[in-house]
Amino acid sequence: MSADTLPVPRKTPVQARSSATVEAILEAAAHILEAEGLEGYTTNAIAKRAGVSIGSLYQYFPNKDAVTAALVRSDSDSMAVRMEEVMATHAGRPVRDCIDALIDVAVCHQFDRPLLARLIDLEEHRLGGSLGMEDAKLRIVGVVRNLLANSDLELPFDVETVTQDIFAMSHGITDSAGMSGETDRARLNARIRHAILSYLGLPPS
Amino acid sequence: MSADTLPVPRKTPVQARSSATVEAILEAAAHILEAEGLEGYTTNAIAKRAGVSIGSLYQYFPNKDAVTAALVRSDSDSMAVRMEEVMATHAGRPVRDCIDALIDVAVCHQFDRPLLARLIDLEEHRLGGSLGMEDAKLRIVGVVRNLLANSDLELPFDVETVTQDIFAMSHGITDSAGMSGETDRARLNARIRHAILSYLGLPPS
DNA sequence: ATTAAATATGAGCGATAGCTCGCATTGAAA
DNA sequence: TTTCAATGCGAGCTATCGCTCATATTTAAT
Repeated sequence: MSADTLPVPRKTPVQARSSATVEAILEAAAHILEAEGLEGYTTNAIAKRAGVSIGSLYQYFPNKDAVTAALVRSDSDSMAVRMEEVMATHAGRPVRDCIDALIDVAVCHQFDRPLLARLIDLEEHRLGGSLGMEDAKLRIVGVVRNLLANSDLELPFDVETVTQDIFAMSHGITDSAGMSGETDRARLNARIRHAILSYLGLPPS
Repeated sequence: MSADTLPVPRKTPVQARSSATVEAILEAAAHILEAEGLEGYTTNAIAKRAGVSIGSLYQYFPNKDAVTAALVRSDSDSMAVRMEEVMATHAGRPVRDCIDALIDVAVCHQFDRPLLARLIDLEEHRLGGSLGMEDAKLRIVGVVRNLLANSDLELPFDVETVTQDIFAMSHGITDSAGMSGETDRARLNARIRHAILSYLGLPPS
């Protein structure tokens, strides 16, 4: 009932050490993807970096794509969690404040590891809809949609489109900046903020 | 004096048929990258699709990266040419008109082949500065920078940053739209137009 | 027609990737 | 302590990829 690429372990860990193994594998996968790119992203390298044998890796993941899928899922989940936290913290405050906070989360998430974010995104698309990570994505989009819908903004397009574009712009600018070696995060924040607030027709504070 | 990854053919074609071979190889490379992704992007596959033997491929390209580099270069060049043409055509007209025309070029270039554009971009970064395509990129950026500098707009940041962000936003939105199956190009155009004009502080027409 | 350079060919080599499988070790229940 | 499932191990199999090279064919100049 579940596709091979689903991040469902071949064996579900029941003891503590095996959970640690799975954690180590995902951590290693992220590190290698970031440090070596797709070129060095091999299952053997992942296992080595994780301090685990390849055999162990394949006891919990049916194939390489499953590792990647689990990585993507983990990444999306943490993003969703942080965004929901932020929205809970900022409940009742002005829209602009909420947007600022969300931008912080997004920038924080991508800026420190631009290559990782970029490659995760690529792999995410390559694996297509065969992932079980629609959850997280829907939660993330839902946060923004809620924020926009509950505001009295006059959106230039429908809520779905605006949400999508906001993420796309933010993504594009962050990628571009990260790739060209930008080191000033506050400045990057300002640029994204300007892009989004302008798009929404909000007067710059 | 030239790196291995330079799109400089190992042998420069002197007869007509060899030029055709090189053309066919680049065409095939683009097609495979688009249709199969990085997974199916192998030199053997490229040669097969081009109706050419691998031996022939390696007579004109020292290695696989050189093929990719040539592809990237060709892509950037055509983009630069079209943008310069557009600017020549629209000389003296209002800034907004020029921007509209440039957006058309960019969208046209990416929208029909989003996956190809995306992967070309990725490979471009992977190959880093070892490419001889700074030419084209500088020309493209130069067009926009000129347009902005010669206008009386009050830019939110310096010209370089604004130029970079405009491309990044356009890129991001197009990617996002293309990946989520958007088919309405006019609509995509409107979205990008809105994003850019807002960013520049130009009142929507 | 002759000849030499240009071009084309594709079997196959070396390297490496994903992945398997038989066996060793560890942990917890009895 | 015994026992067996859970977990860990890593040499090595198979497939494929980038690429070479000895050879064949085509073109253009004489």
